[in-house]
Amino acid sequence: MGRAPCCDKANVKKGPWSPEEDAKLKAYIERYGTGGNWIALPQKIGLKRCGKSCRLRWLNYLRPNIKHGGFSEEEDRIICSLYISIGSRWSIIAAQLPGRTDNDIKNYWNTKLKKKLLGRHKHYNNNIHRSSSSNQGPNDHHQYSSGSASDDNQFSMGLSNSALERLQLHLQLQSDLQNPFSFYNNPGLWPKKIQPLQDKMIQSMQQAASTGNPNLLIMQPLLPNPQPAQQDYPRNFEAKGLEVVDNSLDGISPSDGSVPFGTGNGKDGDAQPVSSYQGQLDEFLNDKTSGYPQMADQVLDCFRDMNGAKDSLIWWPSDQFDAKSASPNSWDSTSVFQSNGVFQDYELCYPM
DNA sequence: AAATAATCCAACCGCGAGGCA
DNA sequence: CTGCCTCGCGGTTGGATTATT
Repeated sequence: MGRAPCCDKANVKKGPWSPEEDAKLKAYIERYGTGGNWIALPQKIGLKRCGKSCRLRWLNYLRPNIKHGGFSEEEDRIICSLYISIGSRWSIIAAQLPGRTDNDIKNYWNTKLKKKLLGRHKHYNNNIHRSSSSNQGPNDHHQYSSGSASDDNQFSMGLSNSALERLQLHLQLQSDLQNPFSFYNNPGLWPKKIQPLQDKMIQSMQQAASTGNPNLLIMQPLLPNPQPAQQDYPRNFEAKGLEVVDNSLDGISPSDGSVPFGTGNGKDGDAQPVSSYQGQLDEFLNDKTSGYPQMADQVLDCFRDMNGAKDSLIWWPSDQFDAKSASPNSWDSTSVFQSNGVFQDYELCYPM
């Protein structure tokens, strides 16, 4: 027994929107707003469309100040950084890029940015790229599904493809860290949100040192050479009292079907020690059949650094990162990563 | 020039969360 | 508390377009 459909599928039009439909929807919403009910909207307007379809069309195309294509280098950097930090939380990433929609960013990532980035480490990622593309067209699917099953299996040892991609990108960033102009080495590019946390970080380190309580320590999981607290890199840190937490790899899913990071009881907001994932990581990294010894070695180095901190490591879901409130789709005041690289309050100023 | 493959991207789908009666 | 309903999100699809052979 499935869920009840949101609309009468037989009587709704699907597929591309016509200019007339666009005009109707745009005119109505600009004049009356959505009325807080997308499902009822198409009937009011006289559109034979599903409410969800109307919502999507408005959010992705008709809404004012929407930008399409022409992603800048700065936007590329932000998307990459956030993807590595929080994974495929496209709505959160979109919230940092004014005028961009989650769908646009998702498509851009899947079709261009990912390839551009991973292409820099081609010898590591050929198979990952194939097996992980969530945006395969029909042709892509048919081509890769027939002959690459064993290749795919090499990467299905408990780590999701998304997580593997992010690990790869971490490797990339390690080399970027050597670059004095990189995002990670330039505090001026970091979110303003991070900066007020620095004091708390320092406090927590001091307190951890004075009390000997490792739970108060700030962890530095993936940097090969941990930076001083003030040079911390721009992940989504959140201060909970004196705890400073990170969600850097919360997209890694256990192979046994248990709950991934940050979703201990199915609800985001839980914090889980990373140590429960060490087994599968070891299994993956030690597997000699993977055919990717170089990658394994480098990844292992990363996680050796993590091991030292794992007992004091708390993973925090990115929802704590203003996920809901920052959604551009809510048309609320949001925090936006401006082109100068600093979080700023952002108001769409659109009357609804 | 035609056929085929690869890529792009708008739109759809299903699920989880949250509000409300 | 429960169930219904809507919203918002991320994953996926498939037609259109572009590139390659």
